[in-house]
Amino acid sequence: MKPYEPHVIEEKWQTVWERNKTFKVDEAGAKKKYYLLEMFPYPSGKIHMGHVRNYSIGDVIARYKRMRGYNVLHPMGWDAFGMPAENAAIERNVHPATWTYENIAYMRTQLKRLGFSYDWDREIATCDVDYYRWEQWMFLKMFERGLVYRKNSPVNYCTKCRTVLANEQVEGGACWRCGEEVVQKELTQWFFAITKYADELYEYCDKLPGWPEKVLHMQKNWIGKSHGVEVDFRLEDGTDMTIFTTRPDTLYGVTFMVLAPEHPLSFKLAQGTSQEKEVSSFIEKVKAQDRSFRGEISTEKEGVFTGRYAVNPLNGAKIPVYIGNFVLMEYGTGAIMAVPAHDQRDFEFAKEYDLPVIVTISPEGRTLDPREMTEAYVDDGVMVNSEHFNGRNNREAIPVIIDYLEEKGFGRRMVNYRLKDWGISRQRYWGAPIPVVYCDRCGVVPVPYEDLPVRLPLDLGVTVIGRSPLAEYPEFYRTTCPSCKGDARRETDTMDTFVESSWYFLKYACADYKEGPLDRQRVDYWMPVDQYIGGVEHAVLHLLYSRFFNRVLNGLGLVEVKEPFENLLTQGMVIKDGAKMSKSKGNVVDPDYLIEKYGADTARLFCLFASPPEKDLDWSDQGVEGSARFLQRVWRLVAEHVEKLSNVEPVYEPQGNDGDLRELTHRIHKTIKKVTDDVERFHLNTAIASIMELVNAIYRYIEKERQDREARELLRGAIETALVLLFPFVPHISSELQEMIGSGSDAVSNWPVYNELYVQEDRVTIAVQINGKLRDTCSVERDLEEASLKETVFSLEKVKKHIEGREIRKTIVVPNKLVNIVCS
RNA sequence: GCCGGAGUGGUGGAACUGGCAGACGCGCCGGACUCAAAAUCCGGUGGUGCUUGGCACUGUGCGGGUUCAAGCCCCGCCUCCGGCACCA
Repeated sequence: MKPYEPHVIEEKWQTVWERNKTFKVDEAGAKKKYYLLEMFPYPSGKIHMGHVRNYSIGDVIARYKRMRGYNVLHPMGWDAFGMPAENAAIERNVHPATWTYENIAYMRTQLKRLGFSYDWDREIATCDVDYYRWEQWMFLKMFERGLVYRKNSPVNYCTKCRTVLANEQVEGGACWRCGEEVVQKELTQWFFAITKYADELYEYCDKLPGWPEKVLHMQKNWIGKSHGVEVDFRLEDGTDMTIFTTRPDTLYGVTFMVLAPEHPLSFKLAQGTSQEKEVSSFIEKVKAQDRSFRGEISTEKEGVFTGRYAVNPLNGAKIPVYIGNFVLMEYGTGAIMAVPAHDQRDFEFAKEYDLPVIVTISPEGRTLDPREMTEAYVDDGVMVNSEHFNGRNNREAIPVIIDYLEEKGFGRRMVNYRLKDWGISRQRYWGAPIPVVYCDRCGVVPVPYEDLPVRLPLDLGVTVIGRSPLAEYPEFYRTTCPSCKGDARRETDTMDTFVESSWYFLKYACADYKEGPLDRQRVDYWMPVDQYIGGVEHAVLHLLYSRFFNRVLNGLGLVEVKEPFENLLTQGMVIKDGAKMSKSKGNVVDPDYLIEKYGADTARLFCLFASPPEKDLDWSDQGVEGSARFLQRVWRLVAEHVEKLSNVEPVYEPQGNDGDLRELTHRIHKTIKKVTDDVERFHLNTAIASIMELVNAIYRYIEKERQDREARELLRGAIETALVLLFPFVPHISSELQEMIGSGSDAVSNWPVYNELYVQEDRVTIAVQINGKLRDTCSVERDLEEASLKETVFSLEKVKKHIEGREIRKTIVVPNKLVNIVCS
């Protein structure tokens, strides 16, 4: 028997695919398109098991869809800008570009060794000037449309990475990349106006049925849409103080107002009152506090009276105005109405400063006494102390009250979002330069389109820590103003690398296009991405940014679709010894080692078989052994019986009534159906399990040592079926064995079809229950009519024994499945 | 605190729409082959009890409920994971 040598056959088939350009696609032809995309990797040096898993899942789907006759776009590229390149430069004195391209070269060979079916002709690296030049073009277009702007504001800053982070890139007060605590810094930065799309991004969550609920929830949560009303409270001097509330049903319970310390009115109000000094020192104190400290829910509520009063527009009540540390300037109007009876924060503040509590919502069946309340009553109830709204259910009253406010001109409906604009400036070198020039005379001047690209200079040594190296490099920043031709300075910050990943999926559609940012025709042919696969960690990062960016590009007429990703699969992490694989935990399994020891097919098979894609995968060395053993078993199945198979044609639907043949035939068709259904819904682990069952059945069949031609023909049919079904999972061994028995494998359009006639078994096993308890089973012919079935069941010895002397109340029959006898 | 998701053998995980719980794999036990071992092949494997080639009871985080029938549906909890969190 020819031995199974994974490395030999894997290299062989990879060469065949490469030479034949098997996976190259174009936009011609009548086949239906299918765009399958996996999140592209950062070229960190080597791929890790998470990549192997992600790309193995994707490759199964890509190969499967190809076999089903689709024109499949399955591209790969590199998210190539980013900080590790700079760190490597500083640590090892290699240029970020050198480091990056060397990593790409190595990782490309790794991916090729795993046999993934990419169209390598469409490979892109985002650090190529031919890529980022168009990103700069898009930036300028956005600038023209007011979708990118510059402002001075407190921003998140990671002291370890020495750069700014967007809100989405801060996780629990720490940097998403390095885990260092994030501090606040006042800086002038460029922002993308993602909030202009907040509503669309929120509402379209409901139009993405192909996304996991979890991710949609996270996005909605992040955008944080809340419906409410802006109400104008008038100050004594006649100026309006506008607040936002979602609870206008509690307006009659307002007993004080609170401004954020940063609110423009805060200091102004106190000016000239006896409170002036106290107010200014309070504001100074809060400003000095760390923002993350202020954001702590446990931080005690503190405030100070401004000495001024406002008037409740509904009932004319005179209400003191405070400044408080718990009010955020960034949300709503930076001012709130406080209803201590029905809001816990307001309640705590009122207790601290001895402010009155007025109940306006009464729970069913009891009366609230403000003097005895120990916490706010935040649930629903009946309105009281609310003039003509009394007696109404508070929830139902909300729209009525809002109508009333609008009618009287006291306020207006308003929707508020938690989402903030996306800060994209990074004080780093290895990124796409922001195409802007600062001129003392003309101010901020965008680089003219004809001057693009603004090239990232590659001839400087990256050694500087703390500032962007570009800011230390006059050859880059010294320039002339495009407008007045005088001396000017370039922007030295680069763009957040999440900008590159926000449109790379569009570039794949027309990777070789040079005349403009995107070839609309080809982009519209391929978009949207039919299936996107990646880690859930990007639920509110990359996936939200990409939805936003795609919308911007849609607005610029570069792409037809509004949503880039039709279906999303978020695969779980690879876990070992109860923790995510990481260098610091020392529990990393190196894909190179795995391929070396077992081959690519085993590595792929284990990743796919050990758990369903969405779940975390628990690493198990023994599990890997098991996968290798199965492939050996498949190999032997064919290699040991080559002679027996080579001189017969495969048969899938044998004639006649031979029991052995009928059983195997049933198995073949059942397996095709099961694997097809399972792959369609990404149950790849159970798809593999059922192929294993087929292989086991073939072994049992072989043991019968049938030598007749019919039996051999069916054996060949069964083996070919198993091999073809295995192809998307383990393509190398499948191709080799198919070739060995002389059946052609073109990797395209040859997914097997099943015949429903053979999917059903001739005889079925009926579960026999008495009062719901399983007492016996019996085998009957399929679709046996109910009367005969009952007759058979009641004649069973065990049934007779159990029902003896008991009264039969009814008998439930589920055809081909079960009979349940209900008796006393 | 709010919003999601998940709890099944020794273990990774199956069970599509309420219909034989534990497919498939790993591990373990027994057997075959072998001088022996490895590899391979075959058989067994949720728990408890018994009059032990069989039979009974029990069993999907806990407590109730609906149903002829519940891992799956409903109500009330517990635990773990994830997201948001002074967002008005």
